[in-house]
Amino acid sequence: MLDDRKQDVLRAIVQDYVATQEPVGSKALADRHNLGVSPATIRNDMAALEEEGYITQPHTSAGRVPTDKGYRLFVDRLAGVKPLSGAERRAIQTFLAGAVDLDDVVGRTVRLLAQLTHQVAVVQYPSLTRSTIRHVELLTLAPTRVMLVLITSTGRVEQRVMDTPGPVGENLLADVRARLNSRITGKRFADVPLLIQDLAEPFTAEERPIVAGILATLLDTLVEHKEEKVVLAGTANLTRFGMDFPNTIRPVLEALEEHVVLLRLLGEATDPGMVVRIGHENMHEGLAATSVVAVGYGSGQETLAKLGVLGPTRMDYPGTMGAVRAVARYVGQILAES
Amino acid sequence: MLDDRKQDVLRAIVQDYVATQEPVGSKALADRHNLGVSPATIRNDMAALEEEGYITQPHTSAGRVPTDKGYRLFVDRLAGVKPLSGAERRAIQTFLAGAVDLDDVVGRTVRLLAQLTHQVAVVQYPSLTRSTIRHVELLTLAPTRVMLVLITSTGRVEQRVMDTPGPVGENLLADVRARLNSRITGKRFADVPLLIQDLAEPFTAEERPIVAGILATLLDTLVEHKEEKVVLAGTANLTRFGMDFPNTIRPVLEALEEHVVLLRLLGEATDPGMVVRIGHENMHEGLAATSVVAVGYGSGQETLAKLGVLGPTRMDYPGTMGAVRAVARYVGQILAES
DNA sequence: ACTGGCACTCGGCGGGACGGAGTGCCAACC
DNA sequence: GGTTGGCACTCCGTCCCGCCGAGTGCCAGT
Repeated sequence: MLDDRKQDVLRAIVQDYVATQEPVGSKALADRHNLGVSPATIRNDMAALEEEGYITQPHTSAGRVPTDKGYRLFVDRLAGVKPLSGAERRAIQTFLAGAVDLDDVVGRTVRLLAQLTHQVAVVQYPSLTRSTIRHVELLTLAPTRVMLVLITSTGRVEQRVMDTPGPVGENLLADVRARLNSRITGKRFADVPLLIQDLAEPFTAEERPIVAGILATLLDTLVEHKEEKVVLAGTANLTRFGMDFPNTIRPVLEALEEHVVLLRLLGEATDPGMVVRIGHENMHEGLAATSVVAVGYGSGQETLAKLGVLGPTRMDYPGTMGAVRAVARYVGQILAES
Repeated sequence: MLDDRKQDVLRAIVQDYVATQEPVGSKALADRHNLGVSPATIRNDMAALEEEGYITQPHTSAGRVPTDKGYRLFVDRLAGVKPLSGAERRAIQTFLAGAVDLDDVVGRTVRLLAQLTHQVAVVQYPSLTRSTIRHVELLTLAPTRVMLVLITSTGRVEQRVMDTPGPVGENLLADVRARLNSRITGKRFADVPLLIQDLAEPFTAEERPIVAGILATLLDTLVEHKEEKVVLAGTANLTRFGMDFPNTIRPVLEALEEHVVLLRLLGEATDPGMVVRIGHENMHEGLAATSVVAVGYGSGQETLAKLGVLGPTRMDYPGTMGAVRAVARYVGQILAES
């Protein structure tokens, strides 16, 4: 294991490297942090740390740079989460409170997060699957064309247009609407299929295929949007750091275009547990030099969705984690209120 | 003015420069294009073209590069729009036809455009202001909380939650809903304020403030979303070209984050008229090296919104314009059908 | 009006020298 | 045994220089 001083040295290396973006040497360490020992001693410790795989040198006779393993230890044991200042918290709260609808909440959140962390922010829309149905609306656009609008407890609205096998009267539609709402309002998505399976039965032979079509579309909508929506902001921040451009930035931008990849990045984060995935831990070739800090958010006890940021492995972890956690909390509050 | 051969030379310069990304010299021109004259003659023409400001040399004794003015002439007079192949057209059509709702149409369109042009694609959502109202729905979430859902003729759905000054009965809500729909369904946004201004009058003294609140929220929604929504795709394509990275890409990414800027870029494009804005014509500092090709699209005669692409000034204008125009047409068709 | 020839200019590239930062090791010290 | 100062060594980044080639402008000739 690493004794206390070696851990101090590693911590100092990470901090300095994050601050300067340059390999850090023994002399600079001894100067900037008062570790109470000479550069020579630090050199010995650094050799040990390198032996264990926590740091590495870009080339012989250069300073040391943390490895993914080094950052991992730093995050897990050597640093905490840096809480935001009171002023920052208040700013977040008032900024988010100004939102008018769900789109606005999500949009503000992602921009806020990007600005706070100076990195790329990712926010997933509140999940449909875990939420409940608030209302179903049906309306005719044309004699054989019906629009279905689904409103969820998280404020999300889904729409779908369908063609019916025959003309639909207003009375029939009103009947279906009433039955549908009394059956499934307030129910969870997962329970809907069971609840409506016999809903077409009371109708006449001509009406039944129409009703069945409507039900099928409803079920379709529920399933379809399991694949979740995500939004991004702050891609310009990718250019902030001294990334060696074409090779580093390109694959990251490509990955960000793929919503599937983004969702996997947000990954297993849950409400209280923040996830930090460093470099290769992302299991994605183009993201070997980037880290992801993600956390779930929700209104109340449940995790509705996730949000996070993505930046170079050489990021300010404590600060970033603090910002991500704080934003997640306030979004949760806002959602709970609306 | 420029005689015919000088125009040919300019055209050849633009084509070669776009293809190779390198300054083009007189000898290369004489070789690749059979202009029927010697390099020396071409040199004279080039000197004249430079004199007039159509081309420039990065430094003495290098080849020539088109200026913004040169591209402008090229686009206006020297090149047409390159139509897509039949296979490409069919691919576009089937890809777009698979969309299930408006979000999906827009999402597919923007990805398609990015892929076709290998550039950054921008698509604006169909405008609210020019469309008509298809339906207004009201529903209670809590005794003093009402949700308003607005469905437009372009398939867009807007939602808004409001608190009412007092409890709202279902009967009252149904009454308001019915009156509202009979008054404004099928009407244009711009006409709504006039149409509903006296709608609260028939109600009792207790009801009136509630109804007034609902109407106010409705008007608010109409106004609020004048600022239009846009979506992006293909930012990774920015890295394709030999842009000198940090300085070129950074401001572009920053501009793309600002929806206001994006909307201004799409600018004055209308349905039949395609707009090409080259370099400085964008009137935006960071976009001095980028061009925008934009066009309006719509279902039928009216322009509902705009779409376009953004890329380096050294882009393949005929090809890009062809792709943009084709995609705009097919999106218009799809929207007209749904 | 066009062409061939020629001198000139300038950027890009490779090679070599130099300085500096940082290391590893060793002998001395507490 | 852990810590320290000293020292030789390594290697990168940078600067400088000279060369080469591409391309130009000009001029005299057709």
